[in-house]
Amino acid sequence: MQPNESLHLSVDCVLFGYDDDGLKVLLINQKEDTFANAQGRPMSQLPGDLILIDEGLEAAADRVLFELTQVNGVYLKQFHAYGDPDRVKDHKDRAWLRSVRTMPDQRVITVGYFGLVSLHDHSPQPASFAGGVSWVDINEVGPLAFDHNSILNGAIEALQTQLETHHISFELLPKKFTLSQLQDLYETVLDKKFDKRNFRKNIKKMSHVVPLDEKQQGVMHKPAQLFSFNPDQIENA
Amino acid sequence: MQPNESLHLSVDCVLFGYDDDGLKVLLINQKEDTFANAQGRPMSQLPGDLILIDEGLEAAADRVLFELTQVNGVYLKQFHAYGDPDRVKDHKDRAWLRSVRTMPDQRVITVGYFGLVSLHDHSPQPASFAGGVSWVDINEVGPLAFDHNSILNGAIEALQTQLETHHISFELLPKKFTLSQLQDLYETVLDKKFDKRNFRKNIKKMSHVVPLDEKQQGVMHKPAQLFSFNPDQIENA
DNA sequence: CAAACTAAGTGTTGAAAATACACTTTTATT
DNA sequence: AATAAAAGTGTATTTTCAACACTTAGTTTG
Repeated sequence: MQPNESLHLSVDCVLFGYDDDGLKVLLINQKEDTFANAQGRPMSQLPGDLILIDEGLEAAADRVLFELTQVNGVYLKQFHAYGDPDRVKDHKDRAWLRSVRTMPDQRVITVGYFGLVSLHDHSPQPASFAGGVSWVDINEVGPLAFDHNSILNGAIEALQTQLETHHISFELLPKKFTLSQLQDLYETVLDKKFDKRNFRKNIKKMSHVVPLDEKQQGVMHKPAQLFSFNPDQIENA
Repeated sequence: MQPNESLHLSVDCVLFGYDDDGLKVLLINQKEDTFANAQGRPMSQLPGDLILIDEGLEAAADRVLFELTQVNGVYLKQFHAYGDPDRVKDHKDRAWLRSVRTMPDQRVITVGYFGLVSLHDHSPQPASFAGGVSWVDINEVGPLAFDHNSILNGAIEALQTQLETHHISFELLPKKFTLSQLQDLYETVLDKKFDKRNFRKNIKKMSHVVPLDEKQQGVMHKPAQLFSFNPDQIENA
């Protein structure tokens, strides 16, 4: 029973964003000049960093996401811890680690958090030391640093499960939305089609989806009725 | 972005066991004489310990469970990480920690694993340095050390979800079982009643539950047909 | 201002799944 | 032979799910 000296813990955040164009994930790019004298190439990765010594896990996730992307006030939910001893030891990741960590060879266990936002409500900005921040379509994510591809897959599964069981879609749409937008969201996240009439029947059973006295404007077809979640919090024209 | 020096990581195992008498959880007792010169009192806790520096999380869970209870070969599934900075700082837990840890004041984050066994298939034995090991009825668990009561609750929820979605009951019964035993297991774990005929109809749909050419013996009523899971692996009289 | 375009919106029917419910059978015991 | 105790079994009803096509409201174009 020896102490595990010098073992590190991080959080990684998988932030999903949705707009008419599909489901995106927020990635950061490792800074180019970090690699000036190294043999590595900059890669994309999930926003994540070590936790502070007296900080809770949720607090760390909130802080790290904010520090790296300026995104704030998002509800993040833990979904899995990743602890393969070699998860940060891959050759491709060493150069970058050496540049940003005081102890680049230490083992790092990470706890994954995922969150949901409407793309319109947040404008991520890179941290000063980061190379860039971008929303990447979920189907166009290339190879990521470390084991971040499998973390991302774990997050997608968690998102799908939660959408089906807890109907957490309200984080992913603007305050006022049409039922077609809601259906499109479900179809995108769960990757399957729904029948329009049956879908609407089901939505009508959900008491937290309420119709507004307002219609869509500026579209060249019959304007749709607007809906919102949780009437109390929305100011109703 | 400072390194989180001297932060520790542990695993805690919630092992569920089932017999005719109900659902149990495996707890260990802190050793009495550990408290000889201290002001603490021995408490029960989940089997858990620090992970080794180059050990995977699953491997650590397997090892820790075996070292503390001699229980081996159980499939353990991760369900949640607990990282409150104060989770091991409670007064009641300090005396014990001082006695078993070289660095008793360090923060410890823990990853919870749960598993399932048939009570008949395992005979836990305490480790030399532990005070005892026992199966405790899930409804009679008293106050545990640290935050182990909330870890246990998290595990129960995970168990219920998994039983409903993945039908993992086969870990919890002897190799040959009756449908009444299976129903009782579902009722115990999910804490609700099922109709006998409807329950049996549903079981018949599950291809991994197969009838044996064998009946219950020595009961003073109509003997029940025995069933088993996964025909391939069971030698069929 | 009429015609054409576009997505919104709306009900019914049949199939499948879930629920509710009570008596007969088999063995061990006395 | 009678009794006790849990095993085992079928049907009718309700509820849920799945499939399916036309009309409506507003915008644009000629």
